[in-house]
Amino acid sequence: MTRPRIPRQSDIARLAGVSQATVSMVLNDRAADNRIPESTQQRIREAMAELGYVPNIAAQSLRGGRSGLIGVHTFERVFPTAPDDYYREFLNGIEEQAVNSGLDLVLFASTQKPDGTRSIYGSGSNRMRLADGAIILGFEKNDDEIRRLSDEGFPFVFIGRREVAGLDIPFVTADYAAAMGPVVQTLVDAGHRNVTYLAAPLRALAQQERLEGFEAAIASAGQILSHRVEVRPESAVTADVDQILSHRVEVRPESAVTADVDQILSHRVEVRPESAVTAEWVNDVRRGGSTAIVVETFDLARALAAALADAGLVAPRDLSVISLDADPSGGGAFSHVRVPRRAMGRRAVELLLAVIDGADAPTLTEPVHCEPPATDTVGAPAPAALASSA
Amino acid sequence: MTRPRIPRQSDIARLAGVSQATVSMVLNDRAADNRIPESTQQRIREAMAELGYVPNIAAQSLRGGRSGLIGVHTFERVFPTAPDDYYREFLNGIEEQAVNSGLDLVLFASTQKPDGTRSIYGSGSNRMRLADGAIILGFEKNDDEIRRLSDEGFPFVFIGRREVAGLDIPFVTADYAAAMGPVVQTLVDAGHRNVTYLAAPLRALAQQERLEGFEAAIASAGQILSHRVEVRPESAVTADVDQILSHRVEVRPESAVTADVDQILSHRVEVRPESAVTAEWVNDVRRGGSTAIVVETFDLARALAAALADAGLVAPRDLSVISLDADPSGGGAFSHVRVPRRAMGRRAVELLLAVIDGADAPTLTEPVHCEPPATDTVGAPAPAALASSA
DNA sequence: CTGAAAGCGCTTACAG
DNA sequence: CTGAAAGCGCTTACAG
Repeated sequence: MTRPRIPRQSDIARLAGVSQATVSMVLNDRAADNRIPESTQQRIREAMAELGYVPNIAAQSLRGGRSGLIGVHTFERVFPTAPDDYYREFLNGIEEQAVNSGLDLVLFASTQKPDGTRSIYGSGSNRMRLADGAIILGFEKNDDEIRRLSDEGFPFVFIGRREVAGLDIPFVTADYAAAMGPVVQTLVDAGHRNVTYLAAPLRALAQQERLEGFEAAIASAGQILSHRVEVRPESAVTADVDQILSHRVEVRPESAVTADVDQILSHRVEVRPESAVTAEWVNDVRRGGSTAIVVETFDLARALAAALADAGLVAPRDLSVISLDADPSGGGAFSHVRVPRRAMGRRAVELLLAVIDGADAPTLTEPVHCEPPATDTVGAPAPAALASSA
Repeated sequence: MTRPRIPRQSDIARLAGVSQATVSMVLNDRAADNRIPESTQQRIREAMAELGYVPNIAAQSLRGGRSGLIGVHTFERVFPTAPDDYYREFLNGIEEQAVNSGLDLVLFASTQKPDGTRSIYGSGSNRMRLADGAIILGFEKNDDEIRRLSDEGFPFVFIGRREVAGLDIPFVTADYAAAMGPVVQTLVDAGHRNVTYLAAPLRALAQQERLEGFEAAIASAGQILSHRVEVRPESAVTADVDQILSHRVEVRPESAVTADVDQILSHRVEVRPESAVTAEWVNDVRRGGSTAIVVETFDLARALAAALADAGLVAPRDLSVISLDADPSGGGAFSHVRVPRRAMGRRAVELLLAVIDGADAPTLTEPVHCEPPATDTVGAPAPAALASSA
């Protein structure tokens, strides 16, 4: 089967008896500007239909500059292997907004290096420039690459707060700090005065925001509250993260613990292994006087749910729990704050489009609102946790 | 911040003191053919690195070269909203192989029309031509668009068997028919003689293959087996699907049912509403003499698991069950055949690459092997199902 | 009102 | 061994 040649503007022009440029005008609705008579336009449109004309995108974007392609770059796989992937909802939102804006998405798979990590310049050249701009996701720190990208003037935005010294990086983030207000208020209103904050190892600035927001909320709640901060490290912790971590440890030193109970605010940072969210740990928390747990991530929440079950405890009867993130599976055992990932994905596309159009990016960075938690697993403080579960 | 101009080949040429054409040669590994001395090549490569040169894809593909872009087109959303999405594993495989081949992926979101459906030509132009070729996924029948794509000579492959009259469409499929052998053998070996095949509404040719493979396997098992085929329609059933359905009904008419039990092979097609996989239905199946159920899809399997629980039944104690598809969540209540979606995704990229290179596509179409089921939920036939559960 | 022409950045014969 | 030139299909001033 010989491949029939694809019609181009000049074919239409010939058929309609006009010049190729005129065809282009009609096609781009510039006909009015150039006062092309309706009858001519009609003839051209008929010719287009007859020949099944379709513009050649490559030519259009070569000529016009824009490719209509938005890049998506992650420093990890784009398509999640696990069904409960963290990125999924972001990508949903990105796709949604891309559809709205008539844009296509390029997933940069070619940027993956042999060792499995992804690097923008690893292959020597920045394939990203193929797109009009890019949305970057992921925890990995790649300051050098980000800086270079920025130096090149390539438009990009981050999902998740990103800070690189000397650069104004546009990013989309959720208003984590503000979301902590209702969380704390909910607990305080229910009568809790001693709350444990169970945190994942620090990988992202958002986590710091949450924790600081939590602490600020407690302070402004003006209640006599004591809370412990549990940080659960993973083997994935990098040197950079450790710095953040030790910074936090410094701010809230272990020595502050003793005076704990009677202070208005006190903190405690514990570093424990991943498997440390156990029935025993939960019992320890209760024995320590906490009547509620605020759990940072959905996977920690899962571990906590299992630990509660193991300990024969039920929320909120024995312990109130609020998760700061919904379980992507749609289930999730606890009342939770909803991080608006979908909306963040959509916003990232909008922001990127603005950046591409030369907008002053950082002024557009406004956090997306988080929905406050339901109160299903928040109740009155359980009477003093007496027994061990052994 | 003024955006620095993006370097092009002529910039490199100037810096390296050669002509722009020479840069192009080196870039495309045509240097050897043209006996460009290594020293010159070196100089050019250094200049490219210094300027951070990246080819302009639009220009390359306008010129007729490759863009290194593989399109992915679905007639539905690409990024699944539900965590247990059917496409996910295909996409995993596609991404995996794209990485291996140093290709990037374009997700055609711009093809979505206002009504939410996606159409290649709906927006007037075939944006797909931006990519070197495309992988198409999805159930939707779009014969006209497929035909047009083919007429244009655009390279594409399908995941899932696709047949359009007069066209040789390359597709990747799993060897469903062959997979049915072990399924039937497993059941027969365990002593089952009466099996119900619970099918989803027919949307894809693969389903037909499975069912026919199942029947062929039963025939060749040479056992006295009777089985019923249950077809569960959804509201999504289209006119086309109905045709397939009624075809099947015709082949296995209701009237063949009565002589059922003593015949070597008999069939029964039942059309029932979606919610029909209930405890009551399971009991009916057992009362009807079936000691095993072969369930076609993971969502039907979920419904069946719930129905069994409702009926207070346990597999394989009361009923043996084999699912013909693994649950994407990774769980799944029953022994199942593993449809090798990941491998199919990988294969699709390989096949597409071959098609782009002008290979004779259909000869490459060889089904991917399915892993046989485990036997956890297959046991000896339960003693005659006596009581109802009411 | 319409057409001729330049040029987007590349690749590929072709001519030296 | 290297360069000049054509041309991929388009858009956009610009000149009539």
